[in-house]
Amino acid sequence: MSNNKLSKSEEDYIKTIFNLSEFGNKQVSTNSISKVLKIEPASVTDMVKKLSLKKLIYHKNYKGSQISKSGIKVALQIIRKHRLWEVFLHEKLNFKWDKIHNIAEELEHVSSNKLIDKLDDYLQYPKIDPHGDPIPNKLGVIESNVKISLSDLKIFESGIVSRIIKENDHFFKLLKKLNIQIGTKIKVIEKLKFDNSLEIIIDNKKLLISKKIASNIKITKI
Amino acid sequence: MSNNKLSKSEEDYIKTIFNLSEFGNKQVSTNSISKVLKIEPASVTDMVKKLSLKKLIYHKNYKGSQISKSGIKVALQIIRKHRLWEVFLHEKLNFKWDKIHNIAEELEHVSSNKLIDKLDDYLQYPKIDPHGDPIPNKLGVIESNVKISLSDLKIFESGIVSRIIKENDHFFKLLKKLNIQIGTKIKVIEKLKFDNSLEIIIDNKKLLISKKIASNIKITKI
DNA sequence: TATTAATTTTAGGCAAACCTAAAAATATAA
DNA sequence: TTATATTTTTAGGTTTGCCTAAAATTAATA
Repeated sequence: MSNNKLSKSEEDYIKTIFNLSEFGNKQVSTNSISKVLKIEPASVTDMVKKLSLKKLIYHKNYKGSQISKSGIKVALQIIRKHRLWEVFLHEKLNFKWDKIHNIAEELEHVSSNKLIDKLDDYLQYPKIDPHGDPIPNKLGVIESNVKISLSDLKIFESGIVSRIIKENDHFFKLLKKLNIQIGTKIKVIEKLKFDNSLEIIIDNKKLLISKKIASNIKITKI
Repeated sequence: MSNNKLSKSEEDYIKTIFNLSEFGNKQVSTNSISKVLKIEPASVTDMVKKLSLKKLIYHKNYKGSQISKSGIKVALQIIRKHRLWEVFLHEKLNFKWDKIHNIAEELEHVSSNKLIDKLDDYLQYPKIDPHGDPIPNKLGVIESNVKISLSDLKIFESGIVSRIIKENDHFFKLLKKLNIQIGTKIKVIEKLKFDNSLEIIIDNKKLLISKKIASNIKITKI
């Protein structure tokens, strides 16, 4: 229902508010938006009022902001663009996964829907981006049971083990020792800069596993 | 030598001034810029003064603008981006050639140089874009002897016939009749909307040839 | 609960990039 | 060459998206 094209700034705000809101359920404080976007709270208030007039969010003075249905719709399309461009940068242009975010941040504001649909087609409708985040489809729907590598989980994210890639006895024995099997719930609490090892929690016990181990375990995000 | 990143607007002005200047040789009037960009002359004056301060152009009141060395450098990089994106849109995403311009117009302002170099590599260093326009390389150098189809020449452009694609007697006879051979100078003066036929001039004589004939003749732009 | 601290908003300003209207300079035509 | 037309610039104004400083509100703590 939103008639006019949004500015780059407006899009950035909407995306940020959506990301902070946990799928639209939570109130988002002016300060938190300010911190993410590195824009002073007073300016955030201005914009939040503007977005409220456009019905993309609900805002009451001193009470924070909540994203609306149409706001979510807009946010999902921006996120879709961002993540599709990330796939392109990573898979086609061979950018390292840690270099793609900033470039995608610019590309996501290119407006043509035709472009993004053709890109989607060209990339063969990927379901997740190189960081393991799911890509909303044309309609904004995020497929929920997407499997990703445990190594692609981000800090403080959790998942259920759904598949073991490497199929050899050595690896199976190792997993048994670690108490990891299909259905096990795993939470990542740290990623070591040193060698990308993951610190994870299983049954309230912390343990450390190498990147290689983690990348051979597929999980479903929860 | 230019320290700061240019805004989208500044880039649009520089590109326009470059395009109107015939490779930096001609003075460009405020009005002509105004017409291309569809921005009022008064606003053009503002921007022209600003670009002049940044030494991207030379401007004297009431005397028009001339693009500087560094301005040309900037312009060529923008044009490089534009045309590389056009190749991508056409070749990889299968956009029709007449749909790509507007999208490339947005993409050309994405700032990462790394991005454009990787794109260039991915596209295997194309020399011309889908419209037949040459693509400057990383250093801004335009390879001069690029061969394109006669059908890709634009109105009022000229070229020298350098190759005949279709090699059969029928076609050779036709060309002989039309006085076209390797080395012949041809100028395009009209492209018919009706069936894309080209009106061309050879030896001061006007004649009409079909799109199909034209696309089987390669020329070197002059 | 009263005071202090933190958050959020209001008020007033600024720069970028546009605008209109009017003045100045240049070009064209009588 | 003078009058008229066109081009360009100046002057002043607007909108967008940001800023700082101060006021208002809400939250935390003594």
